Amino acid sequence: MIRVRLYNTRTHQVDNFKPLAGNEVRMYSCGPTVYNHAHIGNLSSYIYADILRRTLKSNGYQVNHVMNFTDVDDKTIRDSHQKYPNEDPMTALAEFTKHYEKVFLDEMVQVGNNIDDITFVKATDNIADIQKLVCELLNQGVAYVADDGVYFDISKYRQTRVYGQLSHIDFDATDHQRINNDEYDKEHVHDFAIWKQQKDGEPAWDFALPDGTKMPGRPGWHIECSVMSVKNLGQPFDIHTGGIDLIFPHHENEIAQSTAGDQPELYANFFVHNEHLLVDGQKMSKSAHNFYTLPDLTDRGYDPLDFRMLVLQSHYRSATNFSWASLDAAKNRRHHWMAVAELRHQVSDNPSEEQNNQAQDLIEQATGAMENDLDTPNALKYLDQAFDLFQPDRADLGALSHLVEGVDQILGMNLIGSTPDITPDDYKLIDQRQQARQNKDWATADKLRDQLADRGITINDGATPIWSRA
RNA sequence: GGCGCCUUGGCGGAGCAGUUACGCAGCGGUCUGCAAAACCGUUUAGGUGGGUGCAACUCCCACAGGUGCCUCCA
Repeated sequence: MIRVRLYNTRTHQVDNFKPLAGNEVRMYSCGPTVYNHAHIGNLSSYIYADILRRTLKSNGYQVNHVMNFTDVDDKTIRDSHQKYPNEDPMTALAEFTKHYEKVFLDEMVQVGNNIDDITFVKATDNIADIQKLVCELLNQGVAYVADDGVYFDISKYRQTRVYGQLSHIDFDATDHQRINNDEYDKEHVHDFAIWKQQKDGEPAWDFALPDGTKMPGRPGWHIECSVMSVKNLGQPFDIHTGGIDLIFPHHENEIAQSTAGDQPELYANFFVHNEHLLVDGQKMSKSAHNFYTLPDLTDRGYDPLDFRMLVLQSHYRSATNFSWASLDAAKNRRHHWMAVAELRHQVSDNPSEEQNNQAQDLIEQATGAMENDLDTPNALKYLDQAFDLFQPDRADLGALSHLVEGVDQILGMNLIGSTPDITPDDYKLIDQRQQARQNKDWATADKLRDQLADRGITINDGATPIWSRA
């Protein structure tokens, strides 16, 4: 049953997906560095990872999804010291990152990602295993000790393996001028730190090199992911996800670390990378100060799920420009879906085999679109059509419920959660307003309409009034 | 300098060599005490120049513009 097709950065084409072993899909996503709010570009990456997992699950696979927190690096150290200048560095780091882990998980939930289906792991919980791999790489001669740390030796690695498989980097043609090498004590420009020796005031873990030399310090960035993915998923595993910017050097380096020496040749079978969310046509980045966070959006009255809709409106492999106008479009589309979903609380059932079949058909087409390299724009099209089937006077409520559940399952739009029934009190106001209207007491009717609006409820007058939150 | 990607209507955004994408906005209408919503209908496309096809938005080439990675980065 091979139905899922995915663009694989390893092969540079859309491939049929099949788990390496049995029915289980082992998937690793590069998670956030927890030193601040994620920006909405970061979040979009995790939304795509979430719908990939949903698609695999709805296709009948069991998915073991692991995501890491990078909770020790230059920025977390710098900012934790700033926040807790009087704490010892290790305590400051732990306190500081704990806070932003919580912020991150909270925002993940807000944008509709199912964190219960993800196993989260932290770099600082895996120091011993990281040190073990550092030692193995040293013992096998593909790493070397320098004054400020341990480095991976790419030229050694290249004697037996290919470096740069994903990015198809022409190693020898790369312009070395661009890289200022003075700062580090590495032998070749592409070599990268796998262990960084402690500097003054930095948190550090004890570490003895294979020859017994003490080198307290902390792990390099790339090696965390190598260790945490393989430790939790085995090697090779099925899918590695991340933003397109991680292809080089992060993922190339992960591959190198995990396939060096006598390790297996294959690290991860599929690499799935998402394109960036842009602002004014340019990459959103913290250094360029052109990013938005989720609170920036909610402060303006948008629901985090409006943002999810915006993300889903474009394919994960095309760069999307973020703008308030397109967020409005996404919001309106979502509100339309909500208004239809809300019919299930307030109209009488009109069983219809035809409607049932049509809805089922469209749900299957949407699922099919998702299985075709996560074609969310087309999936949304089919779901739009499905919602258009239902009108107040002709709604098969079973079919409608099925659709609403399907949307939540496939896209994680949390339609059920965001469209509960209104309260008996609300209904009473609606009845009173109907009464007033029948008496042509427009002043009272309008006042009641305002009261309902204050509760976030809009009344659509027709033969029978239909309420909605849109 | 090296390796890539993109260019569709007012905005966002797909597929496809010949038949309506879709959403949002706009416009017209139905409904309505009014408003909104909902519903029905509808206008605006495919960077430029070549080429191959009976036929190109869709394939090929060139050019222009934009943009990403090559350094931490989703």
